[in-house]
Amino acid sequence: MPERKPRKDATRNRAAALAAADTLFADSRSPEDVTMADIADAAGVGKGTLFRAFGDRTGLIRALYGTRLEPLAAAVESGPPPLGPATPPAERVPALLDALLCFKLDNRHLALALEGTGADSPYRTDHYEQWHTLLRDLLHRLPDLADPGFTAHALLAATRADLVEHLAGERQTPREDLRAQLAAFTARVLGTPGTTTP
Amino acid sequence: MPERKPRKDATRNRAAALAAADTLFADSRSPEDVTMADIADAAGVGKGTLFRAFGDRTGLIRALYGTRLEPLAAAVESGPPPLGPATPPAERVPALLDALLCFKLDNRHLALALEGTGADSPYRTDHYEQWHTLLRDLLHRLPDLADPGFTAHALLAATRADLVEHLAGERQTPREDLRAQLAAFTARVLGTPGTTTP
DNA sequence: AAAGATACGGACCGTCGGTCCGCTTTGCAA
DNA sequence: TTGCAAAGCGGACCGACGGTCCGTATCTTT
Repeated sequence: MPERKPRKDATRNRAAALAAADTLFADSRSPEDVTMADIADAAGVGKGTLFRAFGDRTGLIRALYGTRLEPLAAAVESGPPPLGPATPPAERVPALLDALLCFKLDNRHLALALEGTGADSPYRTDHYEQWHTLLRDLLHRLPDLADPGFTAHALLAATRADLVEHLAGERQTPREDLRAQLAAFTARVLGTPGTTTP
Repeated sequence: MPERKPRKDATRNRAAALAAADTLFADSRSPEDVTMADIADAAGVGKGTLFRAFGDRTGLIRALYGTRLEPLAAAVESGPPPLGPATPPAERVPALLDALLCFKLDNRHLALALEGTGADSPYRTDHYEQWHTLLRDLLHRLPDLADPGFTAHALLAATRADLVEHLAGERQTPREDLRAQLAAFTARVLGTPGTTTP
């Protein structure tokens, strides 16, 4: 019924905006000093077009984030182990967190932009909702876990964009160190004692 | 040598501003819709005065936060157990985190304002620095902890203002439930298996 | 080809953090 | 007490940003 397909210039402009925003965020020192006008300019597009396509700044950032996250989401939903659904929880949870950490390391500025969108709690995005639900269900299948819901939140909190930025960007912690630290922490929480760095 | 004492109207106005800001934040639905002009008005003071006294919005929020946090800080620095310095780490760490959680529950809007100040990473405040250092040193004295620095960050991340707001405000999780969940999580991380809710 | 729908784009608007500067208050000293 | 800097005041003012509006250009359909 409804659901008409968009005009072709619309899709072209949308793509241009996304691409422009991506490079602008990547090059910026802080997401805050990338303005909508900047993005519109860089994309060769009017500001109105941006807002028509994405609603508002948050919408644009979310769309961009979604695009970048897509491969990972696919790997999680229907990929091979250790990310895919065939993996047993005790192994999958650490793998998921590690993947998420790597993603945020590779997209620091973008993740920062998403989580720092001011009033909008990062907890209201459905990206977050999805990760949380997935993690909670996995944790639920693990023994001795008192509250999977809260534990999932707490584990995800350890990969918050601004924390990652603080450690990796400002304090220069090397990537592998960070991964090892998160892995150790995760193991601790899961009660998996033996695990060490690969 | 320098370090002259401020004039008395200055101190009076400063206090008025702090008080006004406090109630305004407490009554607001989101910290973002409390503007500097609002605060100035409510305090019966010019906007310029606000900026002279606190530098900028962030400065005001930090000052206010510091004021509110003072009692807790004192209790931690030189109070009786379980918060004070005489307490052994395994007992003190959970107590600290619980106290911090309670503080954020009691000052939700303020904490949200502080952590959500946009560009300024919450990790650059010296409030955070202090808590992190304290926690790290305590964890350092505990056995089997691979990386006290990261673990401290991760534990603190579990009490982030927006997470607390999400759980307590939006999803209506009762205070005691939250405290129990955090306690359980902390125990898990510390490797204290026996602990249950009081 | 013609018409109707859809999208474009940049001038425009309201708001907010922050600055500026002529005026008032305060505190010190004679 | 009176005089007089210096410190502080406050609100008009500014620049920037997110978001809107609407006359115009472009696409799609018949």
